[in-house]
Amino acid sequence: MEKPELFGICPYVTAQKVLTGKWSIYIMYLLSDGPVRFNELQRRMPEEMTHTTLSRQLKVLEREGLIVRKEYQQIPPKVEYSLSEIGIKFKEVLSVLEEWGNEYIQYLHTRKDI
Amino acid sequence: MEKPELFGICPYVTAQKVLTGKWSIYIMYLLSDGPVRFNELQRRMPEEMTHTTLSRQLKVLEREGLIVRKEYQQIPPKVEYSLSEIGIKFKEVLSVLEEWGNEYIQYLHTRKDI
DNA sequence: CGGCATCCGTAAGGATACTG
DNA sequence: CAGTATCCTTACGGATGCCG
Repeated sequence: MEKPELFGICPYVTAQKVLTGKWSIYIMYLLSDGPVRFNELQRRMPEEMTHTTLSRQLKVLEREGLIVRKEYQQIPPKVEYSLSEIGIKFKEVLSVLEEWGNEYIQYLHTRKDI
Repeated sequence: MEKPELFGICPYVTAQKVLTGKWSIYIMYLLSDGPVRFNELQRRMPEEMTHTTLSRQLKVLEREGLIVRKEYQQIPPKVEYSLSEIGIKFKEVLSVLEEWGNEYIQYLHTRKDI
């Protein structure tokens, strides 16, 4: 028999889908201190990436409801991205993730292999 | 100028890489209560998946040091997977992720679109 | 400045079959 | 029971170029 679709039911399955994007976590982190403009965001990303790629990632996060896109009607254009309400709640995850990430980095140093 | 490689330096970049696997979070969750055998793991996965796929995911997590594979030398074979030390620490992340995931699911219900 | 349309290459996941 | 080897397919990210 088929297993039921668990997206929107199981918190782990749901969270996993949101986090699979290659840059989602880092973008959320960059926005956690307040609104950031598009180009500024691109500059702060950990790897060089084309604006096309960043644009797509932002679109996904916006569609998922995690971030908010605010467009100022002016020339030259100005667009700011910030965390939505549910995005702000995600900051708790970021905090714990940061802590664990650092511990994991420590762990990596203790390994002889690889 | 080139940006430096941040894996193993930045906790977010590092954590992101670990979590990109399509099933990593859920596997970690399934193992968080103690060792689980291979087939049992497969049965409990949220979607039908071939053992080939599961096997690969487990291999990745094992190589990353998050889980431990214990093989009992017997016929028929018996293999148990469990969380490593750093994997156990990840349970804190799982806990916060679960909480947020549920809030996100609530949020999804409030949306009219999609 | 902040996009979108398009094309392309790669890596990851899935299906199938064989093994100790 | 718990894999590995192989092939196939798809989705995603990256590169390039055009636009308001």
